[in-house]
Amino acid sequence: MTLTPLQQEFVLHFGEMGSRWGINRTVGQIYALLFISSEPLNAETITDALGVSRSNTSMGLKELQSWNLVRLKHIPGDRRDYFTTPDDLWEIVRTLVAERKKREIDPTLSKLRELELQGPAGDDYAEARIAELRELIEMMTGFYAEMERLETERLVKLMTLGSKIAGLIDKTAGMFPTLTNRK
Amino acid sequence: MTLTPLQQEFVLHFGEMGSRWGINRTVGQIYALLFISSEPLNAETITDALGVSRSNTSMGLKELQSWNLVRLKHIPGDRRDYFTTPDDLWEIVRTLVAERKKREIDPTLSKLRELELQGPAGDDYAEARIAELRELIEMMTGFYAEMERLETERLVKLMTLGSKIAGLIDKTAGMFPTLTNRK
DNA sequence: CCTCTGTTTCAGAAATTTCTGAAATCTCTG
DNA sequence: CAGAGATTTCAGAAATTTCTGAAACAGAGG
Repeated sequence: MTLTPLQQEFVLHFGEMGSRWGINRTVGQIYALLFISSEPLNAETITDALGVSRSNTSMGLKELQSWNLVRLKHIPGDRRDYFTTPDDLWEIVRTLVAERKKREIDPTLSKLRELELQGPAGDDYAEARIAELRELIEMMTGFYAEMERLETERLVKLMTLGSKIAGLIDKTAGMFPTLTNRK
Repeated sequence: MTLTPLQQEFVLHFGEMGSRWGINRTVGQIYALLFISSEPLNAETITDALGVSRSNTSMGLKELQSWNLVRLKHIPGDRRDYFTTPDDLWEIVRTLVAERKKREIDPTLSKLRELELQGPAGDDYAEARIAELRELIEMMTGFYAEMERLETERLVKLMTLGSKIAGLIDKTAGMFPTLTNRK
């Protein structure tokens, strides 16, 4: 398969960005290719479109599957696996955020709790900072859990509210008086 | 300087997580150490607390400065540089998010716009997907810009609203009728 | 304009990550 | 259950990133 110049440039960009996103070049390229391809692709096609080794493609696809970022399709009469990305971009974003949270936040939250459980270590400052950090992460993951439950419709609405958000928050002052003076 | 077991474990954890966060082990450790130290530290102290080379510390501090994650302090009569992290965790989070956006999102947004400017490439599907992705990123960065402007007080309030958020969003339906039927 | 204290740079060493080709494994199908 | 097609595994090669020690640099006093 030969890529159009547009596809080519898109794929190469994702490859380059890969390292900043915590994935490697090949994984970034495979994902980009699947993302802009209207039809599902099999490993062989990906391999020759990207000019990498067959085994590298295999590992990349495995990695993407572990991230839940690709869907597996089958074509009747063909026993090869075909891969695509979800049509719905919001679904992709949700997956991405969920996986990053799992890999980048959760282990640290566990560690902080573990450290607190070990009890007073005679280092008040460090202990206080760790507790503060844990609380902040808990607040953020709690908010995230809330967002995750919202259907896309409402999420989009929230995101497009713009400068009305500040006022909206204030409106809740009467509803939840105990929150008003939160430090 | 010798670390307490608590400090030690915290620092090592941040070192290990570093690679997942897109920084290297030493940078993670330096940051962790500054974070849990009540007093500003100089490069020499950091070097021997972590057991790395002086030059490695220098590069790590430079990296952290490029992320705006550390503050420089000076002690009268001492010409060495002393480093700390901001006391306010929210400030740290804001910086972190801003920098990650700058490194991980903005370049891609630029690239997508650039690709669109190159005009029709006769690949309708890819073009549509790229446009859709750009729109989504624009929506999210727009929302982010809004959040960034909120003072911490309101941000905390929003994050602690919990399940009331969904209802709150709906309440705006009357206020902005044109948004109601957004696709 | 030395010298002393502290910092940065840089070339190469060490470690880690990524990639490949070959072999092993898996799984339909006749 | 043999064989063909497809995928995965794996050990080593290649590439990249991180780290170090030595040298260069900076600037405040004397």
